[in-house]
Amino acid sequence: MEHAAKVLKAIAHPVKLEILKILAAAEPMDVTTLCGHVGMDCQISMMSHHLAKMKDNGVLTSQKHGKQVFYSIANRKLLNIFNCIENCGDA
Amino acid sequence: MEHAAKVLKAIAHPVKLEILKILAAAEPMDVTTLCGHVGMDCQISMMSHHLAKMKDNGVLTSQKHGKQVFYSIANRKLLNIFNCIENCGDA
DNA sequence: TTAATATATGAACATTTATTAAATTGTTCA
DNA sequence: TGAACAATTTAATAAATGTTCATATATTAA
Repeated sequence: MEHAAKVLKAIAHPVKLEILKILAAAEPMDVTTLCGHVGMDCQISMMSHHLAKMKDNGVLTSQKHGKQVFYSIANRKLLNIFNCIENCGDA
Repeated sequence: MEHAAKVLKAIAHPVKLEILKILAAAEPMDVTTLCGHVGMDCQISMMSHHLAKMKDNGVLTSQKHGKQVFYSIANRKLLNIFNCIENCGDA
C-alpha cells in the first residue's frame, strides 16, 4: 500500500500526467522534445525534476544517447490509470 | 488533465488507499467502524479529514443515518487503479 | 434540558512538493 | 582545447499536505 501510494504520488500532477500521455504516444523521447510538447512555458529544469521523480519511483526508464537522454514508460500497464479516472470522481 | 491530477492526489496516500480497499470490500461503512479497520493508531479526526477530501474530489459519497455517516465509493471503476499499479513501477 | 455519542471543523505545526534560477556535469564538434 | 549543447543538480523559496489537538455541531437518549 505504501508502494502504491508512492507511485500515485509520483504521477499525481498535471504536468506529470501530460508527460505520461506524450510518452504513451511516442516513446522514447528526449527531454527537450518532451518539453516542447508540454507547452510554451515549459522549462527544462522543471522537466528534469519531474522526470527524475518518476524515474525514482519506477514509472519511467531512461537511456542516454550522446548528449540526449531518452525517457520511456517502464510499464505501459500503468497507462490504464487514465481509463480508471475518466468519468470518475466528478466533483 | 487537471481533474485527473486532483483525483489522483485525493487518493495518493497509504491511509486513503486503505480506506478505498476497506470500502471496496464492505460499503457503505460508518466512520468509526472504518477507523477500526484501518488500525490501532487511527484517529477519528484524521479519518474525517481524509474522507472529506476524498468526498470533495468526488471519490466517495456519504449518507447520514442518525448520528452516523456512512461512506461509499462513488464509482467502483476507480478500483481498477489497484490493478494498474500492482507489478508496476518497482523502484 | 442535559449528557453522551458520532462526526466535522479550524488552527497550528512539521513535512513534503513544486517552481525557478544558478551552477555543474557530460558530450560532441570545430 | 574550448565553445556549444543537453541534461542534471543544488539551493532558495513558495505552496500544498498530513497530523494532532481543541473545539464545534448534530443526533439521540435519559
